[in-house]
Amino acid sequence: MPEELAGNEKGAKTRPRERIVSAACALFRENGIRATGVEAIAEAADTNKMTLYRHFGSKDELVCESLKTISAKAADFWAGLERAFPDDPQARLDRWVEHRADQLDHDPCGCDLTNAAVELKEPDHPAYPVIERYKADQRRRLVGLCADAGSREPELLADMLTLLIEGARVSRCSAGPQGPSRAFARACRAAILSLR
Amino acid sequence: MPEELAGNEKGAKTRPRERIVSAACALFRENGIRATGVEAIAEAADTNKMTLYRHFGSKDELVCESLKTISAKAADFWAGLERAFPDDPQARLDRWVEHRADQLDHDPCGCDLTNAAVELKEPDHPAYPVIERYKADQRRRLVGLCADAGSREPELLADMLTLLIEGARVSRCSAGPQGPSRAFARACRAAILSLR
DNA sequence: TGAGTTTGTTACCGATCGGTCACATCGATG
DNA sequence: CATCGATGTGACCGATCGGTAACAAACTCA
Repeated sequence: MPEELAGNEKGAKTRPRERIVSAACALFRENGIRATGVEAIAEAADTNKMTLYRHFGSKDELVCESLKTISAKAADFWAGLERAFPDDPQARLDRWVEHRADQLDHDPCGCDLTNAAVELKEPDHPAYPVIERYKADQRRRLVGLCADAGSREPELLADMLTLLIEGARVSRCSAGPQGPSRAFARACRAAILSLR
Repeated sequence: MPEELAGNEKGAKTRPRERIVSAACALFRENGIRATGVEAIAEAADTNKMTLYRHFGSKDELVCESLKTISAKAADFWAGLERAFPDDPQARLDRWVEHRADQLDHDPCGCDLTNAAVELKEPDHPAYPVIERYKADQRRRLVGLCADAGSREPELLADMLTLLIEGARVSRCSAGPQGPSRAFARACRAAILSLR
């Protein structure tokens, strides 16, 4: 009977690969990508560097995989939104604002994809396509939602909301939780009203 | 006659300390803080590591000094704004938007202070007070400008404009120049109108 | 000119980084 | 039981990092 996996942090019931990705996501978010060593990731995943490199050819590859995993979770949110208010796009838009405001309160680190783009300045880093695809996807979905909600300028409204949430999340990092990010929800409501 | 400083990159007419700070600003902006080594900074400043460490006790100290220098330049912008339209706060606010939009077009890297806050996750890093002071100062000045321009809710408008510019600059990094950042100026005008 | 300060040069330190090696161990499946 | 693929272990590599020691050269200013 395997007693060594009784109550360890990462729950050794999953396979190493999944544990590595989830540990990488957490450490990248908390400490940044460059500041997180592969050794620390392996250790947090309750495995070792060799196993990490058997699954991922390089740290950059693991970075990409982590960002893809996070992207996938965002897709889940949109699916849940559609399921919660199948025929009320207005409510979906309100819920989007509410969810983003909650996220702002509970996650002090901002958007992992955005942070990765800020931190990884090499223009040919393999993470960039992942980031750009994610941002384009979020934009496309939000434009669709704004259109469904009956906005008179869905693209502009979606971009305004995007700028507000991106600004709020990053401003929370630089100006603190009492800074301009507190105006996020009110700003969204004003934007939605002005482009109804 | 000192012929060796004919046309070298950094213009060796200034003192090493100033050259080091300006080289550090440039390299931090282009490659990020953690990705920039002190050796590279010294070389770009046309000097050496030893001289760098005679002026700055550590890399972190140099980071702080660089961020302070950049903060000072922002103060110059506000002074120039006041000087250009001494008795027309409306025009000053319009000019603020215009200047920020220009900045968005010409500087692909976003705000150095914001980027530093995103990259430096250690909560006790000496750069944080510098960043927070800068952000608080910008906010205070913008609230004042919005109030002078006659907004009915100057704090809210200032925060909205802050979220829009922070979002636009960071979104330019992650979603590219064709992304939501293109809506920045229109979003600002809409915000200003809705809180006139 | 001379003294004192500021720079330049070079080599070096310990630590850490991403990444690889050979080899032992485990777990499932036949 | 035997086999084989997946995993664990620990040592190791070259490169780079932030930071320092020691000494030579240059500049400043009386």
